[in-house]
Amino acid sequence: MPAPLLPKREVVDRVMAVFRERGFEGATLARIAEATGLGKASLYHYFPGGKEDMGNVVLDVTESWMQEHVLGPLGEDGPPRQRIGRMLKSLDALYDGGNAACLLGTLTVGDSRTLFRKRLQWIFDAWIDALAGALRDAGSDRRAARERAEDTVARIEGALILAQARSDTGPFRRLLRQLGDDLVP
Amino acid sequence: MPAPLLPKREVVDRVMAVFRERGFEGATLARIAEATGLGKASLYHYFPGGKEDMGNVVLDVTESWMQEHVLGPLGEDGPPRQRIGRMLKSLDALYDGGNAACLLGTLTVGDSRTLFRKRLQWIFDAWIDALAGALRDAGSDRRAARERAEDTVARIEGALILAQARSDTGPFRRLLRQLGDDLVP
DNA sequence: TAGTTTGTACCGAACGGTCGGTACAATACT
DNA sequence: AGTATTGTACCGACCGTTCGGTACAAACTA
Repeated sequence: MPAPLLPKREVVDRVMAVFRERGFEGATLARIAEATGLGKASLYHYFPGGKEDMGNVVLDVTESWMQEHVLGPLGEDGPPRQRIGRMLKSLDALYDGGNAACLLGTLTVGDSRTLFRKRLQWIFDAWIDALAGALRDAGSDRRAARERAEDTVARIEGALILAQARSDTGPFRRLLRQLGDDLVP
Repeated sequence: MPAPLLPKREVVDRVMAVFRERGFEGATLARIAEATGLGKASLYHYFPGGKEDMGNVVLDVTESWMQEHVLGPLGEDGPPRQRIGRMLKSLDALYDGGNAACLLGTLTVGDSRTLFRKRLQWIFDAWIDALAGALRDAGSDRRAARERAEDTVARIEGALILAQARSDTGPFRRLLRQLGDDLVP
């Protein structure tokens, strides 16, 4: 059997890139085919369930990325400040310093919101829960920790929206820089 | 000339509602026709330039809404606290307490971002500028005022994304409630 | 070891359907 | 009557998807 031109992981990454910059509905198979170098028909080998399948696989990758770079570090033992710092550094890389859109954000607009509702909710909830846990370890009471966690995730998502809309990554980069001190003084 | 079944203003509102909840690409002419109760031909009577025209008219309405409820109040004389409070109250109504998505946010994902890039940028910039002005009047120095304005807009947009993704308007409502005190203590 | 089979990777072409958009005759109002 | 408004039929382009294959390397057979 022939070796694939691209390992599946690479194909998934390219599909994800298209979703992130065009949204789910804007990511047509023609564009995905172009981005991956595969024919439209070949995409059905990698993703037998079609476009929805692509969305789910991309969300799989996102979930495990979150597990490794966000939920994991936040849940460890050790100084909360350092755990949060690790999360922030990973987010900076993931979003390319604010140049890349958030996949979760793009999926929450349009029909894809209803299509992936459960999974989006789960990922955001897990993120907020983990962050709230670290803030509680840093001394916040339960309620304040949760509120600050929600607010922090909102600020990050909003800064990414703003970066896209205004072609200005400044607010996002500043936010990541300040968040360490802000959250755990 | 016969009175139109719906005044144009009402048609525009309904088109805007579809854009807000389905995104620009997800807002198909069929759905817009259904939402307005008009046939496709009639839509081209109201919007001779087609879908892009609809987007621009909806952005016209958004701009004048911003002028009346955000830029105007923020630019007035009077206590900054009160000016900001007025903006927050209007935003709460516009976004239906967090239940409705942000039009600007949905337009920044997908092809509509490039299509309306200039106008989106202008609206966000104007919003941030006006808010920074009020914060300066409240005593912040130039730099801090601008940074807090950017962060505030990001928090609002992010809270709306979160509300959509998690079906939870809590963080948005709390944000609006707290923002008055946070910004002008 | 030569030949056959099998299974994966891939693709061109075409499917039915829907997209945004147009032409035009009928309708409804002044 | 004359004109603003609208329903219907239609268009080409593109949508996501499927079909019928080809290329090729590993596995199996003789």
